[in-house]
Amino acid sequence: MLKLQRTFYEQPTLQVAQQLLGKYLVRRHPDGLTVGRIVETEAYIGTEDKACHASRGRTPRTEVMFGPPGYAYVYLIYGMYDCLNLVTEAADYPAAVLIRAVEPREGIELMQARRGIDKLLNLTSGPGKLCRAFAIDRTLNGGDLCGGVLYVEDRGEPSPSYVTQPRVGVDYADAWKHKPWRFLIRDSEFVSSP
DNA sequence: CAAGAGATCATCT
DNA sequence: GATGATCTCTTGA
Repeated sequence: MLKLQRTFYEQPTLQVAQQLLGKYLVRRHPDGLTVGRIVETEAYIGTEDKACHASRGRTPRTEVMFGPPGYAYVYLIYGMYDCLNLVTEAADYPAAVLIRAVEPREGIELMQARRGIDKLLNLTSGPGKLCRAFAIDRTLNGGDLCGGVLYVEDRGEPSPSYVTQPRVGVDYADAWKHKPWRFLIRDSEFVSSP
């Protein structure tokens, strides 16, 4: 039960994205604790990467990504869903890892109530779904991942075997859309569908 | 089961 | 004024 420290997030983003697999996302909230095993991530790296929000420069929204590692970047997509990213690499280098799916482990009833569904396989298998299940929204944007509200734990699980794929939903990103920067635990049933 | 549409709004042009 | 790092529901085979 070791909380990941800032030095973990300071590593190269692809390494962080891969090493987050099999770690545990923990959310402490007045309504209760929710925990999920991370099974799918995506890396967004630098101003060159056209799929990365930071490719359009330093703006109020992307400011967090340009900041120091170990903070949350939470943004609203399609006017209705929040997406959780963990900021990586040194300050002034914009990069982050999107948490795309987790396997529900603790606080499952709370997640089911927040999502309005029972089926475990559909509870947190997508970036928007898991944010809703974990009550993660933009009020957590810029929040410290080394604090007590939202963080990742290493529970001593050996590094799972994984596969890589092109990232989802970034067809507009020219050459970068082909980068195999999506990481999934091999054979996990809890990943997002495509 | 696959495909398509609609929901809905902060952000940047 | 256009556009998403998405999800759910409906339709039809």
